[in-house]
Amino acid sequence: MDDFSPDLNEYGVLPLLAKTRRCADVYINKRLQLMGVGLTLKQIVVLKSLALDGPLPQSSLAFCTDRDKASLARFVNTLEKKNLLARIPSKEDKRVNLVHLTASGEKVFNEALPVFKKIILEVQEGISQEELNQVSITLSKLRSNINSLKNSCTSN
Amino acid sequence: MDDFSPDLNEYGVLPLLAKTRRCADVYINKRLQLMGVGLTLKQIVVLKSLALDGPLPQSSLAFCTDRDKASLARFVNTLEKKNLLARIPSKEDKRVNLVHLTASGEKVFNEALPVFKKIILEVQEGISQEELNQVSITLSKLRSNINSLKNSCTSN
DNA sequence: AAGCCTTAGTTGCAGTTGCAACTAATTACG
DNA sequence: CGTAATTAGTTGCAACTGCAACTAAGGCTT
Repeated sequence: MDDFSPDLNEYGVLPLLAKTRRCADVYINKRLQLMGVGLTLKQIVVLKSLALDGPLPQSSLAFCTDRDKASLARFVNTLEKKNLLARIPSKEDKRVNLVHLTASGEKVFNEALPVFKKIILEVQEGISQEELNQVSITLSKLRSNINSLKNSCTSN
Repeated sequence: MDDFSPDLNEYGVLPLLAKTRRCADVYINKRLQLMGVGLTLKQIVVLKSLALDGPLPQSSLAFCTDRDKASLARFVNTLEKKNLLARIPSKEDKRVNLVHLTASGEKVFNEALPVFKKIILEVQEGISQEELNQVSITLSKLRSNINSLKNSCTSN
């Protein structure tokens, strides 16, 4: 059974993108669970942002993961219930919640990290750094195109 | 506001993949709706498969879109309610439903197609065919890696 | 032919998503 | 100043997703 013609010229890369992402997402989450990591791919990505860039407002997290603010708020809820992160009301701006890693969150993240990296290496086996960089560049262009188009729509 | 470091070496392309896909998905669906096309990106992709490769069993559709069979069944339900496609029980194998486009489905799809292609061109503006092909190749490698890993897991 | 294993599809379920509508706080402008 | 517009976050809602459990049908081994 094969792929039913990628047909890049006509339909673009988006179908393949969706397919690959779904495939990778399901596999990696299953694998993480199997290895005893109590985090999903998405959770790891967000925890990473928080670990690297300190406490961040929810709006920043929503922006940098391209996710609806409502969705992100609920995402934070579930990790908050697990005591992996917490909201601190900002003193400069009373509307803002600064999201930060708890001690427990940091611990869980640091334990998850090597396992996660190992899985990523497996999955990207045989794909050169060059290729990965190229994909990264092209996808960024795509995103940047879409964001310009979005803005030009709303401003009309 | 920027991107919080892509960090390809450590975390792989998957986070960017997810982000880009979500971004593209939302934008394109919004745009399709705005242009009066009564179909979403995913729906167009499935209708395309059916238009090109004739009636297909649900299992094939699930496989070629890397989607759970349950999810696909319900997906077919909604398009069936809209009279865009229909299930015909296969005569060779009584378990199988062959999914095929209805006349109305074909019509809607053919009307949607030029609009969709136009949107794709906009979104991929400034990205060379070369680059798109490269992305396609790399993502296919990824998927193929994952599928091998999946199989080697279940066989253990 | 009988029993076991696999495969196609459906249904219940819990979790996640985006959108719209809302509140509260902040900023811009007259 | 004070009113209008913007921004951060929450909640209700409908839609979608994958998983597990199930039924029905087909294939395989003996």
